[in-house]
Parts: sequence; C-alpha cells; structure tokens
Amino acid sequence: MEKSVHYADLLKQKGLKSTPQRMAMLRIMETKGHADIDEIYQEIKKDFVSISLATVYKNINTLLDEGIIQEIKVPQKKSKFEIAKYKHSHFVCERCGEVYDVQRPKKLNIELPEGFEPREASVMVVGVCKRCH
Amino acid sequence: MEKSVHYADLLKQKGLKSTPQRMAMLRIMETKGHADIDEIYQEIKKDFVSISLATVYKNINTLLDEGIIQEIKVPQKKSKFEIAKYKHSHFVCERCGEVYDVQRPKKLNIELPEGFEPREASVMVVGVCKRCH
DNA sequence: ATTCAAAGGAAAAATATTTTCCTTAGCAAT
DNA sequence: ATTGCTAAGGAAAATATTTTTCCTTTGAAT
Repeated sequence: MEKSVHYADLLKQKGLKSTPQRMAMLRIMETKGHADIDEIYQEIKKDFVSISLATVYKNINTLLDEGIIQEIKVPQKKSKFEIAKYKHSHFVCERCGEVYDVQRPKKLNIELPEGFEPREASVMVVGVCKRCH
Repeated sequence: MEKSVHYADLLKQKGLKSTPQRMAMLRIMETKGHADIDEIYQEIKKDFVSISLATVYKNINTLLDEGIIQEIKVPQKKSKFEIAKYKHSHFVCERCGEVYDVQRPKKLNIELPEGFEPREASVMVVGVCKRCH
C-alpha cells in the first residue's frame, strides 16, 4: 500500500480534504520522524514556494485536533510534531537536539497518592545519541 | 531556618541580587508549587502594582540559568515553573490542569538502541487528580 | 556615605501564533 | 465531465508571547 493513498484515506475518514499541502506536511513529518514548525515550513516551501506559514499552523492544529499527529514538548527546545502511531517514548540528544522514538517501559512503577487516577504517562529520556557519541 | 533568608542566601551564592521582586517570585512559586508566567505575573502584581512583565520574564530566565528554578513542559498547556529540588516526576490532571509532584519510578526500564547514552529521564503522568475525581 | 554593576520599569522590537477575508480547489452529486 | 457547496489556501492584519533597549533605581560591598 502506498503511503500517499494511506494518508489521503485517513484524511477523508476524518472529514478533511486531502490537499497537496497537507499531504506534503504529512510526508515531511513521516520522513523526518520529528519536525518543528520551522523545519516543516522550510521544507514545504521547496515544493510550495508561496505557501503561507498560516497554512502550516492551521494544518498542524487541524491534524492535532483529529489525532493524526502529536505534539512532543521537548525540554529546552521548540515542540516537535510527529505522525501519531503506536505508543512509544522519546529520547532527545542533548548534543544535536535530535529526537528519537524508543520503546516505552513495560511497566512504570510510579506511586501515586490515594485518589489519583493515571490514564497515561509520557517518558522523555535525555542523553547523547549514537551519532554524537 | 526562615525561607526568605534561605532564598536570599541562595541568590547571593549565585552572584544574583536579592531583590524584593525576585524574592516574591520565588515565594509565589514555592506557595503555588507550580505556576506559569501569567499566574506569577498576576500574583506578583498584587504586591508590586507596577512591576513589568519583562521583569518577570527576565527573572524567570535568570533563575533558570542558575538552576534555581526549573521549567516543566506540560502537554497541551503552557509551561509551569517550580523551585528546583530533589528529582521527582509530575502528574498533571486532565480536568483541572493542576500539576503535582510525585515520586519518580525507582527503576525505569527503557531499552535504548546500541550507542545511546541516557543521562536522565523525565516522566509525566496524565490522569485525574483527587480533587477532580 | 559612596560607588558601581545588576536589576527594575516602560516602551519598543522581535518572534510566534491566530484570525480575518477573500479566492481557490476538493469532492460529492449529478 | 459539470456544477455547487464548503473546506482549505494565501495574504495581511491582529493578537499573543518573549526579548531587547535604554534609562533610572537600588542592592550590597567598601
């Protein structure tokens, strides 16, 4: 199954139009894995010279609202966005800033006070990645 | 030991001046536990009617630089700031948005690919807090 | 009390994000 | 293929957020 078809269907399922700009944004996020607003904008401008930054923001928000993408808040830097997928955790390299997906811990032993109901947890590991070692 | 003395000394140790505005910001963060820029600004204006929002930002950055406070990036909402203390994790209530300190997991079982060196990890649990239950 | 750098305040600037308004284009129905 | 409706795009303005500038004030060492 081809990716562009996949995303086109996904968008339609959610009642969104499959526009070239949206498809490009999804492809960029898929290719980069994790990208911030500016990376997406710089990259998409290569194909859509006159695309508006407002369009990028509007699409990011729409895709977030529909759960097609997710925002990752990274310590000390700008948020990155990624295609929503199976649950996982993240590793951010303190040298180069690159964010990597890592498998999440099987069991998270956190003691919560009486009356606190956990629904989910996000784990961000900070360290040095392979390339920066 | 009185708190205000404590902070005054801490500031001096770091080569920072112990100004009334700074002390107030630290007290607010200590009292609230976790506060965002606007909460701090609204609160401090009660005592310093003409304080500038720029002063709040400048102090937040100075205190962050010296490691006296820490930024907590909360999913879907604005960053909160807290007095730096022993390592811990956070719980954020998806109903009221309140952030709570919780003890961090004793052992975090994350499988990292070959060549990735972890230095530390931050865990954010999302759920419903006692008061919102 | 004097001195001097650091910090505060006001305003402006820079940056980031959202909204408006009009045009364009997906896409469903024909 | 054509039509019509509405969502989406683009440009510009508006709003929000954060930083910088510039001048005055003040903490704290002497």
